[in-house]
Order: sequence, then structure tokens, then C-alpha cells
Amino acid sequence: MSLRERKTAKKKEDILRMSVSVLSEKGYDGTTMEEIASKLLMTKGSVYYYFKDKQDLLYQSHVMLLERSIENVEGVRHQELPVKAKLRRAMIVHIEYILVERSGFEMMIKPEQYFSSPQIETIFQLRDDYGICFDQLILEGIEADVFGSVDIKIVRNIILGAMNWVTQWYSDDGKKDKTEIAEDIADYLLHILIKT
Amino acid sequence: MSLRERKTAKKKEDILRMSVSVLSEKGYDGTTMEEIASKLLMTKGSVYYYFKDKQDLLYQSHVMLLERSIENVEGVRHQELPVKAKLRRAMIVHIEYILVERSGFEMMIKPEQYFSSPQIETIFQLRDDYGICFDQLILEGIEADVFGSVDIKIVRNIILGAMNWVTQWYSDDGKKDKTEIAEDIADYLLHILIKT
Amino acid sequence: MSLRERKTAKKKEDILRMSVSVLSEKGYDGTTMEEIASKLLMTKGSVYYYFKDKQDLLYQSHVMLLERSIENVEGVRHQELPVKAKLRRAMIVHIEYILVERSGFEMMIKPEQYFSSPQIETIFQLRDDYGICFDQLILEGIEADVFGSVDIKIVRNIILGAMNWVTQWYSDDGKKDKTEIAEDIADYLLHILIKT
Amino acid sequence: MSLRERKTAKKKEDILRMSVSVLSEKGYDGTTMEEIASKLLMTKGSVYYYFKDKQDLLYQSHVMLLERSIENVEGVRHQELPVKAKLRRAMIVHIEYILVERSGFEMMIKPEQYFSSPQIETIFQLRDDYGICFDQLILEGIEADVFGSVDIKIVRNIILGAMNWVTQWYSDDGKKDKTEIAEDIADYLLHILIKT
DNA sequence: TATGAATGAGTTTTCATTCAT
DNA sequence: GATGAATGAAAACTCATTCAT
Repeated sequence: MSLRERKTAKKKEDILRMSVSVLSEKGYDGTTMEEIASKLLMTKGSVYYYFKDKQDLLYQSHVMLLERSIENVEGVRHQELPVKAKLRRAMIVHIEYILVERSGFEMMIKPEQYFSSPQIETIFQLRDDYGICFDQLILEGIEADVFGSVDIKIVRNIILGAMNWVTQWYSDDGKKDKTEIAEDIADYLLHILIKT
Repeated sequence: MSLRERKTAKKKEDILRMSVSVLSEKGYDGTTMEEIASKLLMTKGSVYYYFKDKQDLLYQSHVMLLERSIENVEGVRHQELPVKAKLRRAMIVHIEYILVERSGFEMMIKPEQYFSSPQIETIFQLRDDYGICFDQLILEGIEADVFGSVDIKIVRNIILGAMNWVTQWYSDDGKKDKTEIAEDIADYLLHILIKT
Repeated sequence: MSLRERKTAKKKEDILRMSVSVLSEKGYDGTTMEEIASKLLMTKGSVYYYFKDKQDLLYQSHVMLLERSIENVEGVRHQELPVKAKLRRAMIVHIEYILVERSGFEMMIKPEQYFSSPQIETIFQLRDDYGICFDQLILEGIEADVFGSVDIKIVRNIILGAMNWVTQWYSDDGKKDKTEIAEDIADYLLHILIKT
Repeated sequence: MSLRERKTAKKKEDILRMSVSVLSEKGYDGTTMEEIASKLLMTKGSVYYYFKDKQDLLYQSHVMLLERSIENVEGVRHQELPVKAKLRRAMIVHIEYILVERSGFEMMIKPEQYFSSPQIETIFQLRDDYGICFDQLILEGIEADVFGSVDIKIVRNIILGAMNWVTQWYSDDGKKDKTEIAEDIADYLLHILIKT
């Protein structure tokens, strides 16, 4: 990759990162291109140099977010850890990521509303991949007879829902910090799986 | 209340109900007043006769939804049932309601994005009231020594998150119907609370 | 005129009076039918029973105002007074009327903007009649050799302009009351006419 | 100021000028943004690029008009002329300006109707400044013992009223042209001031 | 007569998008 | 590559007016 290409890629990423943050604060329609641009000290026109249209920007932001999340969890999945600890870790990482970015997962809410055919498939695919990461961690536990034989799909979604909801209620000024909250949630959720 | 007044109230409710449904399908910005109106075989102007503006319509829809949810759960809370069964029932009722309204619950996600000061407080109050219903059910269980002594706030939010997330993944054409899914989720979530 | 007719006429006048006052405070476009109606504790519909449309209401308000003004000045014109005192009196009456109604003459400003052919002629006719009242007072003075031989049309308009402008600057909380101001203005204006 | 900036400023002024003219012909509410734009061979959108909203456009038009008027009179005030001639000149200039712009002075009538707090103060300030120009010319005359010792505030307002009213009755097809009318009015008004 | 409802035409306003420079 | 300008389509909202009861 030439210097030029690298510069462009970097700029694109900057835009995406900012776009994720603005988008998740104000929502897709609440955010204007003007706004994203001006937060980056650019003009609208420039943003259009890097992205085809607003759709495209939202889409790529979305994909970036999902890919990062997957990387996070995949990272954990390949660690050498007992299965229970591994799932626990994955949950903690996910929650922390959400709380740090404080963002983005709201915009995951209704992808059908904003994307259509070629894009929506990718999104769903990534979402699914993400779910599957957890499925596999659960499956591993069941096979190791550490977890009870639950309905994986349902339990996975309970876990995802409980975790993603955290942005709705967690506040920095409570007595627990992000990590403590993440640990607590993870521990409670494990109760669903642990064999007794 | 006179006949006329009752008719007006009825109309308002019709509009609210439709508005909830369109709004939750297309989102706040994706929904036009035109659309809501035409689905009710009215004209925009008529809708504006009943509601000050789009904001107002959205706000009242939202409030209606929350109030109904509270009624639902309160209804369960006053039933004569063993505490565990009661919480289970409350969860099932909540999930079924969400799935039936398939519904404005997405717009519950970021109220700050759409409402401001005088309204947002009411919304948060109602949300809180709703949460407290569950808190009390949990507390009852703890006091009856049926549930372990969990951190109520965290567990309540895990439960709410897991339940609300259901709109994201449940599909009518799976092999389980709404009630079965609701029961399954409730049962799994009870594992978090049940003393072993 | 039957009782019924008299009642109707009375109601019409009430509406006109209120309409003049609202109209002159908020302007033609700034005033809604709703507003006029509600100030009279009526509904829009009722107002439409008495007046064909908003146009008509404005027009008749306008005419009422002009006719009253003419009556005022005509009243003075037929008094037995020396010509100078008579003109002075007419001016005072006019200014007081304007200040008491605190109204209406602003809406005289651009009749062409609001009225068209059949109506505009009447308005102009009345306006003219009003001007002519003053013209005749001036003429009387010239013929009596009390006033210099001025260009009547110009002087009349100077006088009208100076008088009508008073709503723009007179404030009740100054040290002079309405009558004093009216007298002062009248006296100064007479300087234009008085032979030296 | 760069070329670009100058171009922008020019465009803004063009819009203002056109807006003044349309506004004064049709009144605030009678004028649509569409109309202003199309007279400038622009689209509505473009006008909004330069002005925040209709309010803003009207406001700035108004201010421009007032500022120009002040400049006009100030220009005269600093000429080397005998005081009586100077006031006469100022009046003529004012009347001519009004008749040429045939314009926006109607909207001077009820600024409270269209503007509110931050704007209205500026408007009133400018109006006042304008009045003060005349006050000073009058004062000069009194001090030079050319004018009698009149109540300046009242006389100033008589003069302004008489002059501003001219748009109501002057018609190009009469036998006198704008300048002649202006001179006549000025001369008559001087009678109020001149010592005898 | 009076009125609550409904209507629709008209206006303001916003914003993603394009494009010449 | 970047940007200021311009555009136009879409949406919210207003209000005079009508009409059945």
C-alpha cells in the first residue's frame, strides 16, 4: 500500500470512527452530514470524497463496529482458559467495549430500516457470526459438561440482550465501575448455564 | 363524559395505536405524518387536529405503551401466586406484550434523542416505575428466601434487557410460538435468581 | 327591524369591533379566525355564520373604522366654531380616536394588498371622503382668509400622516396624556396653515 | 476580504435588496420565499444557504433599510449649509428615498408584530437613532435662533409621520414629480419650526 | 344558529447530494 | 483532494373554509 493509499485509509477510518460516535448519539436521521464533517473539521464535500453517500457511511460504520466486536470475542475464544472462564471473559470484554464506545449498539437495533438487500445480508451475516461466537462458547461448555444442555439459540440471545441493554441503565457515577458491572453481569448470566 | 367526548377520546386512541405501530416499524424519522394519517384513512390535517405536532404524537404513543406495560405487570403482581410463579408470569406477560405490539419498544431505546425536558422526565419516571415493579417481585422472592440475595438493580436490568431484546431475534416462523418462547426465556432467567 | 334582526346586527358589530382590535394588533395575516372567535367566546364556525370569509370580515372592519372616523370629523365640521378652532377640534378628535382604539389605522396601510376590485373602490372612496372632510375645513379657512393659500391636497396629507403616525410613538406613560398630545400636535400643524 | 467573500457578500446584498422590494410590495406574510428566490433566478434552497430563515431575511432587510436611511440623513447633517436649508435637505432626501424604494417602510409600521426580543431592540435602536438625527437638526436650529423653541420630540414625530405617509398617497402620474413633492412637503413642514 | 371535525392547498424548512473551480 | 454554492425533493405544519349534526 502506497503512502497515499495509507493516508486515505487512515482518513476513512477517522471518519468512520467519528461517524459511529455521532450516529450512535443522535441516531441515523438525527445526524446530518454537515455535523459529522464539522466534527472532523472537514466540509461535507470532503466526506463525500471518501464515502458514496450517507447510507454507505452508516453501513461501513456499522460493519466496523461489528467486526471489532467479533475480533474482541474471537480473541477471547482462542485463549487457553477453562470454558466457563472463557465465556465469562468474552462477556466482560463485550460489555466493556459497549460501555467504552458508549455507542453503536443502539444503531444496530433496526438494520432493516436503513439497509437493503446487498448490505443487509452482510450485516445479518456479521451479526450472526457474532452470535455464533457465543454459541460456540456455550456449546463447548455443554460438551465439556460444565453447562447444562440448554437451548443454545435462546440462551445466547438472552445473554446478548442482557449485555446490550447495559447502555440503557449504566451510569458512570454509580458506585461500581465499568469492569465491576461487567463482571457482575457475566456472573449472573452464568447461572443460566452452570450445571447444579 | 359526553358521547362526543367519548368519540374524540376513541379517535385519539385510534391514532395513537396506529402511530405506535407505524412508528415502531419505521422509526421516528422514517415515519411521516402523511403515512400515519393515510393508514387511518384520514388526512394529515385531521391528525393535527388531535395532536399538536409529531413530537406530541410520538410522546403520547410512548407514554401509552409504557402505561400499558405497567398495568400488565401490576396486574400480575397482585395475583395470588407463589412468588416464583408470579415473577415468571410477569416476565411472560411482558414478552408476549412486546412481541404482539412488535412495537414501539425500539423507540424506548434512546428517548433522550427524541424528547426533551418536560417530557423526558415523565418517560424516565414511567420507565423507572416499570423497573420497580420487577424490583418488588424480586425483593418479595428474596424475602421469602426463594431467591438468592442478588443485587436487585443489576438483575432487574439483566432481565429487562434479555426480554426486550427478543424483538431483535424472534421470528414467527420458527418452531416455537410466542408463548413458548416467552416461557423458555422466563425459565432461563429464573435460574439467575433461584436458590440452589 | 325585528328583534332577531337586531340581535344579529348586534352580534355582527361585536365581532367587527373585536376583529378590528385583534386585526390591528397582529395584522391581517397574523390573526387567525380561531383567535378572533375565541376572544369572543365563539367558535370559528359561528363567525362564518355572520361573515362570508376572512376577507369580508377585514373589509367590513375596515369600513366600520373609516365610517366612524368620518362621523367623528363630520360631527365637528357642523359645529358652530370659528374655522381655525374647528380644524383644530377635528384634528384632536381624530388623534384621540386613533389613540383610544389604538388600532386599525395600521391596517389601512396597504389596502391594495388585501382587497380587490369591488371592495377596494369603496375603501378608497371612504378614505377620500375622509380626506375631503379635512380639505373642506382647510378650504373654509382659506376662503375666510384665515389660512394661507396652500396646496390643499399636500397639506391635507401632511396633516393625516402626522396624525396617523402618532400610534407609532405615543406612549401612555409619558408625561402628557392623550388629549394634551392631541392638542399639541394640532397646534403645531396649524402653523402650516395660519397666515402670518 | 477575499474575492469569494466579496462575492458572497454581494449575493447576500442582492437577496436583501430584492427581499426589501418584494416584501414592501406584498407584505411579510404575502411574500413567499419561493417568490423572492425566483425573482432572483435562484431556488428556495439557495436563499436558505444565505439566510437562516424568513425571519432572518426580513430582519436583515429591515436593518439595511434603516441603516441606509440613517446614512442618507447623516450625510446631509454634515454638509456645510445654513441650518434651515440643512433640515430642508434632510427631509427631501428622506422623502425621495422612501418614494424610490417605495418600500419596506410599510413594514416599519409594526415591528413588534414580526420581530422579537433580540431583534426588536436593534430595530428600535436604529429607529431611535434615525429620529435623533432629526432631533439634532431641529436643536441646531433652535440654538441658532432660527427655529422657535418647540417640543422637539413632538415636532420630530410630526415631521416623520408626514414624510412617511407620502407612500400612501403619492402617485407618479400626478403633475408633480418626486422631487417637487418632496420640496413642497419640506417647505410646509418648515412652517412649524420657523420663527415669525 | 352553533359547533366539532375534517380537509387540502399552500408555505416554510431541512438536507443529502452534486459540481464547478 | 477540497470546498463553497446550489439544488430539489420531501416533510412538517398552518389555517381558511366547509359541512353534517
